[in-house]
Amino acid sequence: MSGSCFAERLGDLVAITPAEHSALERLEERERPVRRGAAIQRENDRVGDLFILRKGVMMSSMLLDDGSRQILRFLFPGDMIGLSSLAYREAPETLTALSDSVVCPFERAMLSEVIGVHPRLGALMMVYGQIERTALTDRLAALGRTSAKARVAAVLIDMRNRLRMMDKSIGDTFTLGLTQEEIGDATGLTAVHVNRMLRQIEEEGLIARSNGHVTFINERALIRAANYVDRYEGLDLGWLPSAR
Amino acid sequence: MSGSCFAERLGDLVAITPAEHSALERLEERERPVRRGAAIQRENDRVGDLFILRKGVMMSSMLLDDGSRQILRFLFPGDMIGLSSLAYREAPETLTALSDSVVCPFERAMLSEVIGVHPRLGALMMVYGQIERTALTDRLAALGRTSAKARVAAVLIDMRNRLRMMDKSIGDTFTLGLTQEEIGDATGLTAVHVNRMLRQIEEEGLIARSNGHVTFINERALIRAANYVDRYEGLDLGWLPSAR
DNA sequence: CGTCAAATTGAAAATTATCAACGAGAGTGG
DNA sequence: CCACTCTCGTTGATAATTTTCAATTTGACG
Repeated sequence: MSGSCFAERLGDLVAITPAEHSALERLEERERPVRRGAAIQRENDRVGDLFILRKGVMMSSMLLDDGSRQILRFLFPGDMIGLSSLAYREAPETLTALSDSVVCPFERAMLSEVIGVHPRLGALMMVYGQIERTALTDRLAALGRTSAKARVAAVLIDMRNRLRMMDKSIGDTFTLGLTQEEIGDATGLTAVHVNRMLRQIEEEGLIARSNGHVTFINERALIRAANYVDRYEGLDLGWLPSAR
Repeated sequence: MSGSCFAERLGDLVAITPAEHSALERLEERERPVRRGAAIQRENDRVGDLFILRKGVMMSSMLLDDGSRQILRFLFPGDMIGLSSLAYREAPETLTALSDSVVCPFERAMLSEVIGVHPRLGALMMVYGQIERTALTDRLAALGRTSAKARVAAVLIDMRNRLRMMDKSIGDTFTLGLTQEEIGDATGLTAVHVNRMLRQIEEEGLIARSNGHVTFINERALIRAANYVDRYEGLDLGWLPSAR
């Protein structure tokens, strides 16, 4: 074993030196499989390791006390997850596998070791944190100010784009891998209404569906309907100190 | 001038060495007043400096293309703001003063300098970032899964708690400093509905209102109505390397 | 074939938005 | 000091969106 998912992710942002790369590899020395449906961290449990997701799709969610669930974020290979362990004694969020997955657990102290030796990686992780933050604020604005249809469309686009990042062969057709209830928990809607919105989006000719697969028929219109902003253009990391 | 708002904030989390403290002070060497209503960063404008808010209350918001606005976060003294400049060429969010304020602008490169000399501060800023992130996810869950009344109540509680952090003399009565339209933009509601929810919360005996002041009459019930979770208990930074 | 989760549909109810109007208070210029 | 204007808060009536409830239907799988 030699690669580092997380280093690859950061490497998409800026050039990584071999020394930095091998420091990041230390975060992925251990591997742990997670079966579909299983949780590696549960809300209110004492926090433990952080993780790097190596394989599969997972989600981060919170339960409200009326029993409803809010999905905060879908997680893909190369994501560093469970970072809330850095600040809290008990986890504020649950981390669950949506498909059979593999995570690499590592201790919190390992992170400060890495930053201690390679401060530039600390700065880079702050950048990574801001990208994550902006994804959250986009979702916040979507929940607060866009229609049910737009929110459902946004989930479709976001899922396709992120799946494509890990598998370049994905084009306009992909496997969503979410139940309508899960889409509802991500968008703040009921499963019933998600169903109606999907149907409406389909009837308008923006997508086609067949047994779990979604095909974008009119991507431009879908993006418009979703109010979608692509944050992956427009990155600028020129201020980072150059690699040494 | 000698203090550092941001160092004070971090100092609430963990002990800061004098050397670290003076490094943080460099981030607050310049001061700039901002009048109520003025913006120090506008969505889609080329990003510039980062800021530390020294005085006043500000907000971070996004505009949607139908003209509606989502307030992402209220900002208080000691907050480091505009961090999205670390990752993007154009700002994803607007930063506006809600009251006459004072900010300390500093360059992005300054941040990597500080982290380079004091890696432990880099780790500490990641912790700070996770606290911010959790505040956002709590709001996300509130928008997605709680009633209008709960969301309005949550704004009241959050505002009171954060105002009290900068002014210990604040008890159950405080000046909200927000219009009902602003509360609506924060909660994803219309100003009209915010008005009705405030009235309802008042009629139920949870709060009292008089010209801009709010008084908590039954805080326990208000917290229950809001689904409020206090994240300031439960912090744990034991994993950080000790100060040297 | 039987079972179970997930998807689908219709009808009714609840929540929230929209529209339209009015009132109170703060500042402004004459 | 007095209109005048403007923003903000308030209220009622109505409309739109979304949820809830209650069945079915479909598809995967043992």
